[in-house]
Amino acid sequence: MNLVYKALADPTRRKILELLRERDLSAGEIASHFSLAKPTLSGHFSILKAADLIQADKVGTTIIYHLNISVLEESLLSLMNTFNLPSPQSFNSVEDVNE
Amino acid sequence: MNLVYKALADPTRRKILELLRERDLSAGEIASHFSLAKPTLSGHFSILKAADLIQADKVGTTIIYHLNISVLEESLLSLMNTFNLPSPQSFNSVEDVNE
DNA sequence: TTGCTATTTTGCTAAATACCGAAATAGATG
DNA sequence: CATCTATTTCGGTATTTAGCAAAATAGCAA
Repeated sequence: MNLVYKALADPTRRKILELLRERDLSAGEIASHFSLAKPTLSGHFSILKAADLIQADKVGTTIIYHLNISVLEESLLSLMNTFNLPSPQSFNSVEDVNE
Repeated sequence: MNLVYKALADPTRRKILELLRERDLSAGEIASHFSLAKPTLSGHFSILKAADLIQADKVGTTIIYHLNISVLEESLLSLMNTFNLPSPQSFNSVEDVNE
């Protein structure tokens, strides 16, 4: 989990995830949204991959990145649970709350 | 918001927040849960304070730290919204979903 | 094969981070 | 006042991080 939280701590990486939430994008398409060198972005991709937040698929000479939305969702819910904060899960069983 | 996400990226700081979720604690009480030097913990407190995640109240010679649970909650919900992930807010108006 | 395009890997800096011990601060107490 | 306790601030080091340009890789196409 720590890799995920570390990955989310950087604004550039959060922006990358936001872009990928809309649709899959190639490394170059993602890079075009930033004024950072491509190797720099490539480094961010590695970090996001290591955290399992994104997935890479090579199509010919381009690499298409895809957001692992479930990993992101589970990580954030797990963090909410850590702090006993209300999350969709909290609504699972009203009975538990009342007894 | 970035200060919050940066603050949450460190495991020691997340642990501090978890401890404070149970009850308010003095700097020394918190320190007793870690094998880190007090100046190191004090540095973590500053970072959490700068992110407005905790609050410090001086009582005599001791400092009592208190978790700002609402700030933590709003930050995490805001992150979930950023990625269009389901959160309690999503349930606010079923009408919006249906029209 | 040669060359073109997309991307990563390498090698390098500068800045940020986490840590520590020693010194400083501040409130309470004899 | 002198001292004790709780905590922070200071000064320093080691590690990690984010950035870049240049070189390497890999697939495609002429």
